[in-house]
Amino acid sequence: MAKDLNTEQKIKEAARKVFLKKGFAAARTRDIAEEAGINLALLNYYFRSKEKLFRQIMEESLHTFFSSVLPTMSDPNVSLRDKVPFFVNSYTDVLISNPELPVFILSELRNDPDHIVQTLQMNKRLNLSVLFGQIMEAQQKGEMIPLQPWNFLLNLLSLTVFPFIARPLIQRLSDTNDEQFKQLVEERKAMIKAMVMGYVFTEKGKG
Amino acid sequence: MAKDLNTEQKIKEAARKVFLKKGFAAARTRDIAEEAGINLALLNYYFRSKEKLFRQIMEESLHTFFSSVLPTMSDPNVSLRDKVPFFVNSYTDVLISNPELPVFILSELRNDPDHIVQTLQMNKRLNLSVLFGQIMEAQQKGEMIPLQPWNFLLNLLSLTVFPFIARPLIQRLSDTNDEQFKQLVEERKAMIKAMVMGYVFTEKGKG
DNA sequence: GTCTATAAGCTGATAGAC
DNA sequence: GTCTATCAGCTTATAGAC
Repeated sequence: MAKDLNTEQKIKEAARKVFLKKGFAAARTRDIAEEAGINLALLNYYFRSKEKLFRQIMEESLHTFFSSVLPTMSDPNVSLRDKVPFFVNSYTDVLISNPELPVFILSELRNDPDHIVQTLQMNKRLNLSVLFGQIMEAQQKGEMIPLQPWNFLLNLLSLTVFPFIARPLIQRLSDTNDEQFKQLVEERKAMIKAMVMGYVFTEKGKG
Repeated sequence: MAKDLNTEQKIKEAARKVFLKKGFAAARTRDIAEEAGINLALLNYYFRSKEKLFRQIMEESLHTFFSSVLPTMSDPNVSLRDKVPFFVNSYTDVLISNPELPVFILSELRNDPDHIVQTLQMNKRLNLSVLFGQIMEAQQKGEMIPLQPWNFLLNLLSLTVFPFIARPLIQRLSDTNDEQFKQLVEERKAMIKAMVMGYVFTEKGKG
């Protein structure tokens, strides 16, 4: 810390670090103040309360987590077959850079789902109707096997995100370091694309 | 509450409910006592401290989460091709009955990974060497494509567990009820088996 | 804007009566 | 074993000096 950031930025950066590591309930404002190298009173001066500070961090985290891929996924001019590799490559890279994001978001989702869902929906980028429309269209043309559109999206999300959620378990049980974990998820990129596309697209859809 | 359980059992059942819903840090011993219909002092009388009570709940949760499938997965007499459908069917059913378990375990994994890993390793059922040995053997025989054994296991876990982690998000965004969510994951059973096996097994391996 | 000092309330845990 | 009453410590937030 103590870079050439103004006080507000220092507090926010410290808050992000502490909240992402511990979650809202276990994080203490004292930890954040200390991490930022400022006094506890300043935190309330700038952000009014712990909860208001937390919400700002959460909203920015959601933005990082979703806005890197959602615009393209919602673009009707990008074909379904092009969306799959784009999603897997982009998302894996975002998660390599922000490995704590999934657990942070998904565990706070349990405590205050409404805040997260509302933030997502205000962020207009979330428009699943285009993607789901493409899926149903491909199914009508016989290019894709019948399955619920949500299950298509869930397959992509599951295979890409889950390893980052289980990361502490994986690394300890397999006794591997961060570099080896990165290799593991890099290997997954090609695998996920092949698995998802190989399963859902019919011969006609592949041609 | 207030069934014909003894006091210790009542406290444990209440603790499980509160801890799984809120996590360790956000749960208050007062909540647990109230939920159990007993006085706060009794909680300490039976379990000494909040943390000791929590650890018991976590250890039992890990047992539920893992011991339903691990013995079979570690059984050398069950073939790899039989393990896949067994895993997907059993695990999905366990999760339908205990939908809060994955978020609980995976979010506490962030706070105290050592406790969880140690508990798992003491629980002798966790023996991945058999499964990984079968994978490498199948690869040598040309029945399975080359991939890191962990990625095979991760595919199964991801596709099966992740929907339960993202459940609050899925149900709100798709505006569906619990029954419809159950239908979604039931549809996934056959899909996951087909996807995982279709991808990893070669023609030789399928025959 | 930034600090020190402190208020106000909550939380885990215990003492002691029954 | 179970209760009421209470303590000691911590946590968020604010008052007020500089």
